[in-house]
Amino acid sequence: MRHPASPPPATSLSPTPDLRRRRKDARPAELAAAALRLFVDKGYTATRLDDVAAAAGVSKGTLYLYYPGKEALFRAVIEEGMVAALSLAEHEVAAFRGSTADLLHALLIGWWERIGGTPLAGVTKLIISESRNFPEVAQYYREQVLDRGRALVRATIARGIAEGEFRPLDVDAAVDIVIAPLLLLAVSRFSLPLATGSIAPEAYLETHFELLVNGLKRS
Amino acid sequence: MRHPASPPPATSLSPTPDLRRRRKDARPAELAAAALRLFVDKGYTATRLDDVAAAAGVSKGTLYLYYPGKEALFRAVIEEGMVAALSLAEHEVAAFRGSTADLLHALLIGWWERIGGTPLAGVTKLIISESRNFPEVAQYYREQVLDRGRALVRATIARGIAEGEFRPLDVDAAVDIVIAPLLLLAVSRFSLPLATGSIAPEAYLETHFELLVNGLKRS
DNA sequence: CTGTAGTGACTGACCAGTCAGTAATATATG
DNA sequence: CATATATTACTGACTGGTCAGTCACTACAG
Repeated sequence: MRHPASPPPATSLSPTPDLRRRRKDARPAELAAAALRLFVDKGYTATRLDDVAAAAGVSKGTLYLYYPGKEALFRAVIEEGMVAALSLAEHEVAAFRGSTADLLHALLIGWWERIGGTPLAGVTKLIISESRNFPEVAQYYREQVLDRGRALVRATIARGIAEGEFRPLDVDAAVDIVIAPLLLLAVSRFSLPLATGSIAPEAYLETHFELLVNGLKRS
Repeated sequence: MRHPASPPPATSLSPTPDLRRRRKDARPAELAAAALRLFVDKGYTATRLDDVAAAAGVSKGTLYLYYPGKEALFRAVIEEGMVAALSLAEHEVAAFRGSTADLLHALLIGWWERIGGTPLAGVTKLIISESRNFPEVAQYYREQVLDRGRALVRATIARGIAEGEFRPLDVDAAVDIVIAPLLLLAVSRFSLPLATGSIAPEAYLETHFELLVNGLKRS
């Protein structure tokens, strides 16, 4: 066959008005988005580049015009989006005026709105699954996402202790206790049976917050 | 080559005295243990059965004498060990006399000793990574491990509330908040960069416990 | 010499990566 | 403006390597 179907007809519904062909600038992001979905769903090794290309509406050859190989596509998927969300949160924390409990609450909600509730949450599962196979990517993620996120929570807890709102405790361990339910929530969205089977994410986060401030504050 | 090295000589150090050949009864467990290690480390799809067999000290043909295929090996890896640990915990909880806080503490420590600190913890990462590709296995794990573990924690929290030791709250959400740091700790052992980079698991669990009881108890 | 545990070369399917070719757009020419 | 030519985005058949699963065989045990 020459054409899959027909050259000009009904361009279906797509984000941009779309000319169906020749869209050099939009391709990389479309391919990365398709790859994220498939990598998270099936795993890196089990995902075929033919499927990624098809999901982005192009052929495999086109994929290789924009990415030199499968691993480069993986890197692009990880190194995208998350960092921007982090920078925003860092500014918000620095500018925040109010109780530390309110700041902690804002952090949890902000995480859900900008990461946990978006396709970006899938990156968490991807890193868990593949970090051993891609040590350099894992290190990048650790430095640029995890460490910065942890520093944010750490600063928040330290602020609460300094102002006498929270009682003194092992801050480093506490940071991970704060973060753990978030990561679990992110992962469970892409791994059916893990936790919060039926509970609404918002209620789950509220309970987490409530337990935290009660556990953190001076008695 | 006929033999990897030599037939009778120094059988290295292995659990059983070992006769090197003809050990029909020990093979399945050895193969499953080797498979767990490799599946957790590299992922299911990226693990070659040749490597699993070699790690268990046999050839690939032998693997097929004991398991009908790769997926059956995966099932065996998941459906083994975890359930026994759960039954034990269920009996301990039923027989426990003492404060609910102490019971919660015993649950956390018991989990670490029987699951979190053992190779069994890798099953958690495996389920996270592969549940989408094996829905039936995921459902088995959910019913036989997750739901029963969650019921255990749920009963503990309910006990605390009934006896006036804990304040009333959303029990279902609280259960997942209790479990989340455990799962994260298990996963981080096999996914380098996730959390508790340097913190000792015991200290981490103690902080978790301390935060929990402070957050749970009546103020 | 019979049964059973174990072997490893083989095969067929699958897939990452390639490349010669096709078709859409841009530019040059009469 | 029509037509030729150059450029660029895109395609999909093909290849080479990999690996799950098979099976004819070996060797040990009783």
